[in-house]
Amino acid sequence: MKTDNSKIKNVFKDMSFSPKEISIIENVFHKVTFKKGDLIIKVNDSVEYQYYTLDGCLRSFYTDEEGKEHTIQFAICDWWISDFTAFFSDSNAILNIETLRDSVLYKISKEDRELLYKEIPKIESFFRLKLERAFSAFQKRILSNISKPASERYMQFRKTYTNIERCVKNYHIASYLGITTESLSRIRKELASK
Amino acid sequence: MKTDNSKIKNVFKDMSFSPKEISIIENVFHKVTFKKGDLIIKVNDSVEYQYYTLDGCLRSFYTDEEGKEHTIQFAICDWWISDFTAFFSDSNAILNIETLRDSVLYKISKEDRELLYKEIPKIESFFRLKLERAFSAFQKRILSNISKPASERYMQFRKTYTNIERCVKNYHIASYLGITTESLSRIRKELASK
DNA sequence: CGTTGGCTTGAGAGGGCTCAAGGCCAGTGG
DNA sequence: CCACTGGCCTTGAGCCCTCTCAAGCCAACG
Repeated sequence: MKTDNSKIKNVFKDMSFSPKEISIIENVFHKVTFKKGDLIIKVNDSVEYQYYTLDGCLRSFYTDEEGKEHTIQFAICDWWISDFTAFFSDSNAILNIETLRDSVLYKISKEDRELLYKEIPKIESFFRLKLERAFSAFQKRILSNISKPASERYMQFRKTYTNIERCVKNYHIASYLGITTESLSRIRKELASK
Repeated sequence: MKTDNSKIKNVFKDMSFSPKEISIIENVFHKVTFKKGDLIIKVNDSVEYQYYTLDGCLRSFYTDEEGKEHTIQFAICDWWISDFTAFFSDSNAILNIETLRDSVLYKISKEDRELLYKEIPKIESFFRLKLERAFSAFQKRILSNISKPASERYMQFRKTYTNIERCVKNYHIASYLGITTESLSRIRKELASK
């Protein structure tokens, strides 16, 4: 069974592959589609896959003891998403991942990723680079969480993630920045008045 | 020129190597010692190395526009430290790294790490695993930054990093948690009264 | 045209900040 | 052996940012 993988080359867009390699890749990436509002990973699920976003918008979030949601990550076109902590450590999901609009994803399983590493070693470097960048991005976020007021974090978010801002609700952004929707609303009002 | 690498096996402590592999490893790890208070990486340096802590205590920190320091990471025995953002992306350091006590480290250069990957492939998996764990730890820290009050973050820090707490000053911990020394002091008082 | 979801606004409370002062060592030199 | 010093931690007072809780607004939609 073969899914339509016509856009599979987007996943590794700066890399070139032999026909044989492409067929290997096509065999491990599977296209999946979701409706807006679907939970593609739920807390406590085992996490078999990581997902590449071909189209749509998603978020991963943590729900705390009081039922409040805290957004870890957004994903739009060309971003990867999963509960990576669970995915990496073979433990159960601590995050939920929901689609914020109808979305088309490629999924690849942990085992198939290892297989890819063996068959096409440069793909291991590719994923390592992705991880290194994600690590740096997280560090930057920690830094701004502990050193900058909410208004600056919001401005930085707008600048850095303009495309994402267009797809998501303000309360999603608030839960990403670690503030309430009310506070975000007041910050926006303040910024607009300048 | 050969440094004393008698404890090199600690670095990869659950792995086993052939004599030939050990000699490869010994050739790329170099022991370096620092006095308390030394800056082993300074802002704007090019970052050639990552460091394995054999003994001692270090911290990496960011200094903001107002001159305030924000601790990103501590390192004691068996931890790795560097300005990884700079190290990974071949850019200049945005962090300082200082020794909080006399310290003995192994350093390995970026090039030598690549070389190791080629010669001993399982070491690439080893470093990938380290990076995955560090990524998860950062995610956890982001989560607690945006969802928990300082007192809880402090308690969590004490529980998780008991060994580190013993080596560092309270104002280092405060700068790691993202609060002032005064606030930390009050939190400690509060906790002690229970 | 009422309901619902998302955003805004207001009032009051609280956690953490700033600034300023004081206390407690450990180390050092007379 | 003691006074002094500097580094570190604590305490206090006042303020500000963000939170909570509550209400109101508006556009979309069945």
